[in-house]
Amino acid sequence: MNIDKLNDSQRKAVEYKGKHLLVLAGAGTGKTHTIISRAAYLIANGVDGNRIQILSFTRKSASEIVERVNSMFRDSKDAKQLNGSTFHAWCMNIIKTNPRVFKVSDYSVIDRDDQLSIFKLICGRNSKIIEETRLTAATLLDTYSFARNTRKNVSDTVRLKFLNNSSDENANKEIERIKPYLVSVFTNYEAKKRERKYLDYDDILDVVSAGLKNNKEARNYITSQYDHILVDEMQDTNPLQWELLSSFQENCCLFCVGDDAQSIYAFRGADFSNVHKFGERVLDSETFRLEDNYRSTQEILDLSNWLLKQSPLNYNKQLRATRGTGEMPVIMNFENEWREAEWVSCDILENYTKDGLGYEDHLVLVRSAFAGRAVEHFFLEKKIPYRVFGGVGLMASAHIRDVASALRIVANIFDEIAWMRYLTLWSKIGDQTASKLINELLDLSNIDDCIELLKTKDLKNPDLIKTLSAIKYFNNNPSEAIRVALSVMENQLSYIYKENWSQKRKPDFEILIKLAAKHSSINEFITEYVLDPQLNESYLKNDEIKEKVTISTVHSAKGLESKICYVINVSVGAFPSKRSMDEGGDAVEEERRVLYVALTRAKDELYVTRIIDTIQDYDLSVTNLQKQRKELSDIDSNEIHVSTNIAEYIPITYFLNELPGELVINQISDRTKNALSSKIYTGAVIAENEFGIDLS
DNA sequence: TTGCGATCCATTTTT
DNA sequence: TGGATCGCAA
Repeated sequence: MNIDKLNDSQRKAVEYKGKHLLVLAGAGTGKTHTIISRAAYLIANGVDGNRIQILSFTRKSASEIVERVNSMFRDSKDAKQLNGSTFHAWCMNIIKTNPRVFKVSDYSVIDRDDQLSIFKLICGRNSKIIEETRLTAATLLDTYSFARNTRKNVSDTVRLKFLNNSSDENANKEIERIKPYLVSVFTNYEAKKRERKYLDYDDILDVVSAGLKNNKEARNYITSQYDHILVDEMQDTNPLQWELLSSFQENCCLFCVGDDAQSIYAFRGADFSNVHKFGERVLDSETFRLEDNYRSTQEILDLSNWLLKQSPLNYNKQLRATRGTGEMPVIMNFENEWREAEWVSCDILENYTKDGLGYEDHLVLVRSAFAGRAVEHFFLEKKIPYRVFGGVGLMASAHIRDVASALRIVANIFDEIAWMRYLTLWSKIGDQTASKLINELLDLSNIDDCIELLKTKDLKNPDLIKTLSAIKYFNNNPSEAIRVALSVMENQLSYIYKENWSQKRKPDFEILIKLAAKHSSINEFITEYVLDPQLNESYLKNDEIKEKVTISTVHSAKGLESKICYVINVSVGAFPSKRSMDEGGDAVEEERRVLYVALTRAKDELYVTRIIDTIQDYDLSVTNLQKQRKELSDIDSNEIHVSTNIAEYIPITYFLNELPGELVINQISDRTKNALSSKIYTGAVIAENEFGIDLS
């Protein structure tokens, strides 16, 4: 193995001989390289590949790590056995391989959409209370999941999420008021899950974690199957994941890599005290730091460092560029998102034709998946090839879920959500009819009985039954099952999606069929795609065309890097978002880290674009302060979330306020100048005597 | 009860 | 922009 490419601190970590290690690695300091080298080092020193488990946040990064380790050992079988997966996929695997410990191996995994359907069903019955508390099913679901991931009880969760963590009398009263409702919804939800044999994402971790914690024998048996657990993106782990990991402390060496400044998943319970408290919580552990940045030029890091330094939190981070200096980061100002997107696409095209850069050297980062649409529009128009990371994946699209629902029924006939979706898909069957049918169906014990029952009903469309019985024969060949289901359902689907069935939707199934071919049972395939709806499509499309610009949400961009990077819509009200300002300090700080992650993706050139309302906003220092005062008074007048600790954070209403001019080049085009100045009429005013009825 | 059309609505981030 | 929800006709 070649570890010459490691610097001293990296090498120290890679060759660590003690038990547990935390590596605090700033952006671009070779975090992934270190974890890959660690795995390779262990294997080269005789550790069995299958006794090493790499855990990461997305499957994309997990499989990339495994691949790169493999490529270092062309002919070693040890490396081939290396395990790499997400926490969820790993736990699912533990559940499946130890059915006698966990007793849930025949359950169906449900994703957020399915959870939401159940919550809606439960809330539907007492929607009046929803009006009083203004809690939607989606909010309730998020609250539930947050509580489970953070291991908090309902009261504390409500206090934290809705009451700014205040414990005064008003807050306590409010908790007393809404808690019974939450408790009843959550109880219903958990009962429903048990009844229908569902596991949601949180269950997967919880079941394993609780099993290991409470059953010493099982813990010993399972944890002794591994020698080393390598955790990537440690700052994104939540208390539940920590609980799970801590069960492995005794028998395994933990090697955790993370960066607190890149923690951007607090909204789903990530807690960077998993990083901060590592030393005190884990006996027999050490902490190393990596601070040399290999990715970016110093100018890009100066801007990133500056951003972090404005925070009231002390990240104690100052990245140093080993590459030296380069181009200054540029701030581009535009009058609206279309001009902004147009400029990005023109700039990329120019680089491509003039400077000989490839499309793949460009990365466009957006705050929300939604925000990329203007850019996509111009890419299509200018025929710039691109791929999108983040947001709603293929697997979440309606037509795929339709066909998947048929497969899910055959895999688990108690899957009420799947029945509901599948039955109502057909004409003349709505919620009412479907509910009645489902009531009867759920009493049956196998798919054949279900089909028989459906045959006795006077259903308008025989394809409904045909599809199910066709799939049944391909239980062990998911790919064929999809093909056959599609052919029977196509009439109905093309009717439902008449506008874009054959051009847009139908081709998606080719991908699905290809994906399914890797699996040997329907159930296995379903579980797989529920656990990872994103990656699969991306790696299939990946090798189709390498020459592509990447559009990504910042959250999906961890680990990505690019020569040229556009961070778009870094505007007032977007960074931080209004929403996070309402929520308070922690949310605002998380937004800051989101921007930090975005800025540190750039290797050579960084363009921060933003939309401004008036020509004055173009100025970096002065007018934004005025703007900030205005925002501040707006917040005060809303006064929904008045609390003491929010006050000290309020002055941070726009991250680029008071950005020192020497850190960036601030640019505006004449076109934008004109567009903005024409917004405000500064000419002569019509006098009163110039209009009115002619009295003569 | 279903299905269509119109209107309104809001719009983070993801395993 | 399109997604979800509401109201009305068949």
